[in-house]
Amino acid sequence: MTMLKNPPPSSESELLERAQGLAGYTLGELAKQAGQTPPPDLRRDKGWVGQLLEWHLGATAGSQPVPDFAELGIELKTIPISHQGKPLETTFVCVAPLTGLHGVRWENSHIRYKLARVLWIPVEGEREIPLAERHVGSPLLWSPSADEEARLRRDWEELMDLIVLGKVEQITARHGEVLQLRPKAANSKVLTEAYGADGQPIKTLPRGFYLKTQFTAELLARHFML
DNA sequence: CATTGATCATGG
DNA sequence: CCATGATCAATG
Repeated sequence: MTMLKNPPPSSESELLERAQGLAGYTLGELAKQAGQTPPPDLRRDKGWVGQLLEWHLGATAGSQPVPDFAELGIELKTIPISHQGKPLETTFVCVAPLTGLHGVRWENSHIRYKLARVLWIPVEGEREIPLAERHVGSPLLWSPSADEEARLRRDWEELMDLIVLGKVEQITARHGEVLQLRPKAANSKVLTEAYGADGQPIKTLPRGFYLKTQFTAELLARHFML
């Protein structure tokens, strides 16, 4: 990408207005504006859509462990949706800590921080639609409601309890009502350290927290209702 | 057809 | 390896 990136928005309202300005455009149009060529599909470019919208919105790019809009404390998430407006995929939130868990509580958890304020941007995601022809939808600036946070917290605490007890390898994606713990790695050979059943260090797959589609569907639906 | 385990690219 | 951005694709 040789063109200059857009400047970061200086306020929440500016970010939201800029995001609303992207609604209705196709990814092909937005790619052209960014001086990019859309890949034929996302098989080898899974993060392409997210990075394209980051460029348009002036996100603080890079792989830093900070929100996309650090000054505003806002995280950007693109979400692939069906014709009916329902999410087609779970949403990755962050890597799950598997060691050094002393003193880690929901209140000071990385995941709570990441989900405190999220700019959701729905994008048509069905594979029948060529990537360049997929439309960007209306953005939603979201913070968890009291009920949503309570559900997230319950799942997080259940999962973290299992991790602390050395049962990480017994956790499946079925645990949790709204939050899942699943592998998050380049491949199944990547290993990281975790607690074993006897408190002994073991090597296991890195895991990430993901929001289930039913949960994100509710967020979007709540938005459509308003 | 939703779910779940596996995987792809990039930068530090 | 870990963080960022996620989707793929086999399976129940």
